[in-house]
Amino acid sequence: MAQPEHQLPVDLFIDLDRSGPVPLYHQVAKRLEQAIYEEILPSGARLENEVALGQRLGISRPTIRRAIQELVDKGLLVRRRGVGTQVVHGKVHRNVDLTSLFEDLQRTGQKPETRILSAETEPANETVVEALGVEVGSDVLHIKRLRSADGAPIAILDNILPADFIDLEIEALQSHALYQLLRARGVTLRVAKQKIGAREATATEGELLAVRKGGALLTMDRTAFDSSGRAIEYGQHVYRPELYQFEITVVDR
Amino acid sequence: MAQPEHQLPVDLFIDLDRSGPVPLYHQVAKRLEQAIYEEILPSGARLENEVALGQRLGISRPTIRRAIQELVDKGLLVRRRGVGTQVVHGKVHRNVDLTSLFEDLQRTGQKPETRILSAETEPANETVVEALGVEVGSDVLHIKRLRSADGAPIAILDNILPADFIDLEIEALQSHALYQLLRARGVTLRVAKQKIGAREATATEGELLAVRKGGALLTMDRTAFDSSGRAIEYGQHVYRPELYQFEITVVDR
DNA sequence: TTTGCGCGCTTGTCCTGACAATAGTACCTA
DNA sequence: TAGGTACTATTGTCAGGACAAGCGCGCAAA
Repeated sequence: MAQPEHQLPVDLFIDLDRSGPVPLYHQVAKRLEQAIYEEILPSGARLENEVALGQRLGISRPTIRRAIQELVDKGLLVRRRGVGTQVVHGKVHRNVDLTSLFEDLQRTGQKPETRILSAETEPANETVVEALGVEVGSDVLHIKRLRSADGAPIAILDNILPADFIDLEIEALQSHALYQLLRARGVTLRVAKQKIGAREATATEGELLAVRKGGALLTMDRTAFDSSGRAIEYGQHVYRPELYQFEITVVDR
Repeated sequence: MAQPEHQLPVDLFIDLDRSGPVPLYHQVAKRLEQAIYEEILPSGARLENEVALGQRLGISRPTIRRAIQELVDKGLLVRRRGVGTQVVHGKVHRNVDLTSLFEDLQRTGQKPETRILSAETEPANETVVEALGVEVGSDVLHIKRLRSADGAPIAILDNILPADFIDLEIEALQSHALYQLLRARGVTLRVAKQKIGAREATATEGELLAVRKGGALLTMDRTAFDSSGRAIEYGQHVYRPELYQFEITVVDR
């Protein structure tokens, strides 16, 4: 019944770069992940124990543990005290993370296009004040975009940013993701809080997304924060459900 | 501009139980979380540095770090090297985790009710074979339930479990969550992979959920795995979007 | 045959210590 | 005044070690 232990070839770990900027534990995690995807470590396989693995690779146990933890958090591995660490059965799928729809589409080989519907500076309404934590009535940048891939409209993106971004180059949004522009300005998003739901399409939305009025739409509201904890972006997005879904891996700790 | 450092009262940490079964780092994390919710640590506040905090509490730095990490993963704190750790601005909300809808409703003070629509043993179809990793044509338990809260129907839950669960007490499902029953059998779910989408209601679904045919529904497909990585449950759920949404916090690491 | 006990294996927790990398600030200089 | 440089504070990474706790298996006893 118990799966046999899998001895990983040392080759997988030879060129670990101890001086470079990439942390050791992350290098190890990446190699393990690769081994899982290539089924060198097949579904259900048991890993060598942490101590042995560490010794064989010349790496301390905390570092090995942290590498393994990274994959546990991704839902690729499962640990049991007294037993060992095993590869989770079943297909893996990519997770919701802090990349945008734009980058999502790029990665899956589709060609994302963006049409800017409007971009205006306006006073913040109550919802925005609540979400971004800005002053009541202060100016915010309000951008509406239509995102398509391979010619088919996928989503309407409605984004609001605080006053210091009113000088954002709107034209650049046609070929770049909003998050890419923010990164270029030195802003890195670290935390996002999202609500995912559904509702029926309005007439305008139906027209833009080529869906009949009243058809089902997937919705996502998000507030994103930078590394100092400040709210940077509030977005209300609607997606055509046949063309986009959210994939999430949940891990109990 | 920089937020003042917040000196936490030591009282918050006095009765840490070093001998009990609850890990120290988790006790510390809980106390910190409490302090954030009670706004003893207000939005944007800067924490004491890790070394000092550790010394004051008589706890080593790795333990303090792990406690803080727990809250970073929850989206409550943000760290910056060279700067410090700060409380994230903006309201916090609960996360999608490995609890079920039933427990969700209970926690928010609603009274969940379950009507069993059907519960049958049947051969696995292709989708199920793919999701659960069982043999083609082998028997599986197929349960359909209607979940309501305070009298209003919220969701249709369609669940499939492998053959070893065919002796599950169906009646118990009327007053307990599926996950509770599984736990009682010694099965602990550790990882779940979910897809969240939307679609239009069928006539049957509309009738059950008091929605018009064609109305928008929120959908969630999930495969859950136990601590040995084996697939335990495959579920296809549909929710009335006005009554249920998914809340997710995403953290970049 | 079944139950219970003990033992070894493996992960979980916690500690100490050291050095690296980064951000912000104060200061010095052109 | 402006710009760069050095310093300090703080988190990030990594090592090594010790003991605790849970799980499974074999063996002995009932």
